[in-house]
Amino acid sequence: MKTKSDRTKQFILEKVAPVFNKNGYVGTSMSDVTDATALTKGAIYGNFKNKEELAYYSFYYNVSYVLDKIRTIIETKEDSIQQLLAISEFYKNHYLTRVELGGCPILNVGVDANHTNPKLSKAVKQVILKIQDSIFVILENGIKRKEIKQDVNPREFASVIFSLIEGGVFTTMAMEDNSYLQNMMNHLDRVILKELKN
Amino acid sequence: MKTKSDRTKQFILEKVAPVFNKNGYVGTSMSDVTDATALTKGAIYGNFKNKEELAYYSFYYNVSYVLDKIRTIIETKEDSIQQLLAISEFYKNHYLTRVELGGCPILNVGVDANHTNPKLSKAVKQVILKIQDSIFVILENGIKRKEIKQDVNPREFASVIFSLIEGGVFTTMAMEDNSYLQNMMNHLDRVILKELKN
DNA sequence: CTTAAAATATACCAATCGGTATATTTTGTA
DNA sequence: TACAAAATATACCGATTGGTATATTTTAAG
Repeated sequence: MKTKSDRTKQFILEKVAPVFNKNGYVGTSMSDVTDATALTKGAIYGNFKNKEELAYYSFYYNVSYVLDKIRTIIETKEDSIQQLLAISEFYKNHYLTRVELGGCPILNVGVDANHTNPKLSKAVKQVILKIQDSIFVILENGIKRKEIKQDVNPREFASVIFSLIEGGVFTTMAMEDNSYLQNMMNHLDRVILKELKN
Repeated sequence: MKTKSDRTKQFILEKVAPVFNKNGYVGTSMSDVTDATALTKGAIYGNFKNKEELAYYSFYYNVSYVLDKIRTIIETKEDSIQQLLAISEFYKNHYLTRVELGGCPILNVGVDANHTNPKLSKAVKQVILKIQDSIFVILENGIKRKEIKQDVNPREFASVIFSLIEGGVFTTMAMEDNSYLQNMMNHLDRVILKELKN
């Protein structure tokens, strides 16, 4: 059974995760947290050790939100090329739904925590590695099944695909203009069909 | 003649700009500023109106540092393809020299100021537009001179090239691993030679 | 060398920061 | 419904925040 505490923790994260994503770690005060939740410090500190732990769980909450969506979309496809195109397709329709949550948490925390918060930086690194590995597996399976060219370096391309997405997301968020991400995903489509597809 | 004030302003920016780049706007306190410069608040506030103005000039200081370098490199080339390859080449050797200054100021401030500081956000937007326009001009000239394929959309490709660089810089900074940027610039080289070059 | 102005240092401000100790309320169970 | 435990609210802490008023020092021109 889910305890009251568990439900409150979930509630707090749900309210606070977008705030951390938008304002960053130092940019979010505990007053922002109590405002966003309409709870008091007693409730917050009763459920989370400190601000850092709250930011840490917020990051994973935000990351999971996106990755879960992408994962379910990928699982509907069998062919590796179709899976890759589905990722691109997701990001093409992704911007409008993400913008209110403050953009990509990996990008935001990756920049925000760099040089300032080792614990969050480490968490970002782990997530990036995990995502690149997922793309790597797709590519490797595609090569095995001859859907993807045999001379493709899957590790290298996984890193390129990831950076390509983050680059597109960054420019589109910074410019508040979805077309940058669209252009980038169109480019990704060409890469998939011309450089990868067998 | 350069006044004392001008020299001090320059000195302050030189010391403070990397701090803002690493720690962000809210992450940098005026104590950090006085520490970095070994000056007192009196000197700082005598030369800059407030923290925001200081961050604003720091951003342009950081941006100019990079863009000046790239500009001089580009100016040594005549051919548009060679100019584009020179940009890629610059970023391949760029990481080690930039890492101590805190990475790309456009990326850092673009993420940091988004949702929090409209003035800085606007400055970032303007810089991004200016850079993309510079790339656009290179592409357009290349098309005119038949160095670049006639059916290339220069506006679209300028945005892709920019996002591609930022994506590579982001991943390499977040992972503290230069190979991500290398992979990305190798990818950019392929794009230039296969999709753009006539 | 003198001196007014420019530049810098010092001392201070109210507001806010993250965090805690304790009081109060709410919860689930017997 | 009684009651212990869990959860939340309240009141407070010292430290630090960005910023300012004023005192002191440094600068440059005569």
